[in-house]
Amino acid sequence: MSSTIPTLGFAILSVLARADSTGYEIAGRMRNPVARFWTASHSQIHTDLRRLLAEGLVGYTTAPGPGPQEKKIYSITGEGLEALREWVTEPPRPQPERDELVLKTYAAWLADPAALTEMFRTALRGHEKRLAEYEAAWASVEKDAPAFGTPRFGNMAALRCGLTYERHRADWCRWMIDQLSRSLKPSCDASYPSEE
Amino acid sequence: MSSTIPTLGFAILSVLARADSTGYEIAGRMRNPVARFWTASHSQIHTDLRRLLAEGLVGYTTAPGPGPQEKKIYSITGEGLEALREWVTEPPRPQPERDELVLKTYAAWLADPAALTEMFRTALRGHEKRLAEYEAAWASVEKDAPAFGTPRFGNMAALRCGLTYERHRADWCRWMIDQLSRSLKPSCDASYPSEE
DNA sequence: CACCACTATGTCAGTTCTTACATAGTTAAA
DNA sequence: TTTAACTATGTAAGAACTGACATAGTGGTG
Repeated sequence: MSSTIPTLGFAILSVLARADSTGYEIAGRMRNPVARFWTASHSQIHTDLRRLLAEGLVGYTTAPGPGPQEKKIYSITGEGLEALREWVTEPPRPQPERDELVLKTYAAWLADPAALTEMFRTALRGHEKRLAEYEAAWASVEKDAPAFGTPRFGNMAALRCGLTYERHRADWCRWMIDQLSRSLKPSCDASYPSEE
Repeated sequence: MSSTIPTLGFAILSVLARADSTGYEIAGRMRNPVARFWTASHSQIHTDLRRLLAEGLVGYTTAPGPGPQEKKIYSITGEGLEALREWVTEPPRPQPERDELVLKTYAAWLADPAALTEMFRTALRGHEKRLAEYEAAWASVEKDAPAFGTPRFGNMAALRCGLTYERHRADWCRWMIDQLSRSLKPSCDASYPSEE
């Protein structure tokens, strides 16, 4: 029964539940901002698609493709949909999440404050950019709130998480930059120009 | 020069920069709330310690241990500290982060709203619990703010991120639960008791 | 006294995932 | 016209990681 499908398998099923796709398209959809919380290389996706196929959770039809092989358009089966539905409500383990920036922060006391500030400014720019994108997307989704039971509900919910995540993250980066400037300023006040 | 040390290697060095430890202790320290952003099993840590040793980034002294083998107390070398310092300010790639709960959310439109609500309530409890822990720790760290250049600065900075992260996450879970109840209420008003 | 949790190191099999390579057609820009 | 980007599938080597097993002493609980 439970043949230990890896999480990536369910990510693939989640994409196929919305639209039939080739392996290549699945990889692309996973890279899009609303869904980039479980990305993978196309090679891994092809590997997992073969497994899902063997378990009867997906099927495919072929069409002439650009390369030497035929193009395979995958679709989720009834069994796949059932497996996905069951998985969705199983509580995930409270993800200890691997976060390289926080790891660097943990070791930040060892490093050069100026270089650190630069790094956090770079990170901040990234977060602000994504926040702006999410806010624009949010404004358009808010106009007519999608009903539960439609894929757009999933989009909205994931987008909401991304939005508040980027906001938290940007705030934290700003706090870090401020902390670093505080630890710098007192000792070398005059060496900085007065403007911001 | 750059022999492609995996991120876990730097996580280990970050721990050793604070205190000499056995492999077992490193695994334990990585599980602790202030540092649980790059956990690993002890077997992986032992493997990576051997590599770091081969590269001269750590050294060790032995002491009688409980098991058949001797206990090895690892410490970071000058070279290790230098490598760690360099790595800290290198910008990490904007982590696409794998987040199982958000992935489930993306597919949430397929599932049973009641079961989903239950899952988010469970997640919310976890976030609230950790938030309370972090807030208590924050109160004690705030009294005397650690200076840059001391390990406690790293603690404070990582804690600050954890704190605002849990807050954002708990808020989002509450928003989700509210959304789910909205989508449930209108269609089946009478089937629910009037109390909250 | 039995059992469990903790300290401590290590091996090994297997899974997951990344990176590079290989092939090949279309379309758009330089 | 060449070059690059995009579409599309696949293999294969190897890195990263997990989980189970193995060994063995100490200390606490029932």
